[in-house]
Amino acid sequence: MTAMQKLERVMPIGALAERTGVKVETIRYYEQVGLLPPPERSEGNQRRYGRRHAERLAFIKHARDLGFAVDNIRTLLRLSDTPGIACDEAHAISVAHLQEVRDKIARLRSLETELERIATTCSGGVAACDCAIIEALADHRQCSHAHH
Amino acid sequence: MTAMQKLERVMPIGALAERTGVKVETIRYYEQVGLLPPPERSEGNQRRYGRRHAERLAFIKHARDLGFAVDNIRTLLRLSDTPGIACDEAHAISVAHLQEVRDKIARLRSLETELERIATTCSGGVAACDCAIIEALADHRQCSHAHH
DNA sequence: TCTGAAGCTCCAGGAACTACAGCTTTGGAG
DNA sequence: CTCCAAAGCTGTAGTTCCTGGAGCTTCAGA
Repeated sequence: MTAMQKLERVMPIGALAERTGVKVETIRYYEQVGLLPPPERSEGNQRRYGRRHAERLAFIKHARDLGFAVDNIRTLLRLSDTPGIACDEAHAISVAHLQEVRDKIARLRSLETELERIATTCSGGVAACDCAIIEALADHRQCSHAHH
Repeated sequence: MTAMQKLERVMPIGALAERTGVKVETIRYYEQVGLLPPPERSEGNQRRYGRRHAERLAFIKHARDLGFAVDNIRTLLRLSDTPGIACDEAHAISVAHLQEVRDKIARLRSLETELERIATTCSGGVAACDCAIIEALADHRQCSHAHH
């Protein structure tokens, strides 16, 4: 049993990268900016990661995939380290981020409309148009003013 | 008439900024990266812009507002300088960009779903949850796998 | 023991600005 | 005409989140 616990397999950075889908350089970057704690080193100064590091990195990756900013992830990690009181703040961060995402979607949708209009004005045919797309860009008055 | 043409009013960078809604620093940046041609200078070496510059900058701003990359704008500007053959390439750029925007919307929508789920799991109440949000981030298996 | 892959540090770049420091020019008021 | 604050100038560094390279060292398997 004591031996078992000692057996917690340890891995170099490349293995961690492969396992989590985070690039080697990015892992080192996360360490540098304080998202991932510095791991033990081998005699030859190479990083050696254990299961706790893998879990933490998975958390980070998941949050990044969801679009959380690194700074917010730092906070979420701190919260996850201090169980109990975490909830409120984590909830606030998530809700704020959800709102950001929704705003971004709204903005992109209005761009989509505008681009659709511009891109289809001139179907990319021959010289005739001269060129509706470029004219649309040159003259904002043609817009439906969806974008600022 | 000759006098009239000479009267084309000329303005310093601040006026151009105000008129177009592009910040002073950004205008200088656009010059530096070759989007906006270097204007005449006053005796004291200050930039003096005319109507052509204002128009070109409006074009750039409009395209940026629509999310076109600076590199594509460079191309669009070149096309707008060589009338006639412009259409095909401009159309291609617009269509590609429209596709990018649509992809981005799709990705954000799947994030929105996931975040909604995560953010509402724990309503931010008291300590009871311990904390659903953080657990959701720690454990990807809870996801509906909409995101990679 | 040897060798090639993987690891190390440090630094530059990229996209599109933004901001500062430390100076000079401008243009209107007095 | 003189003053002075506001606006302009150049050059550099910072922002966010990585990514890639140079030039070196270590590791692990044959």
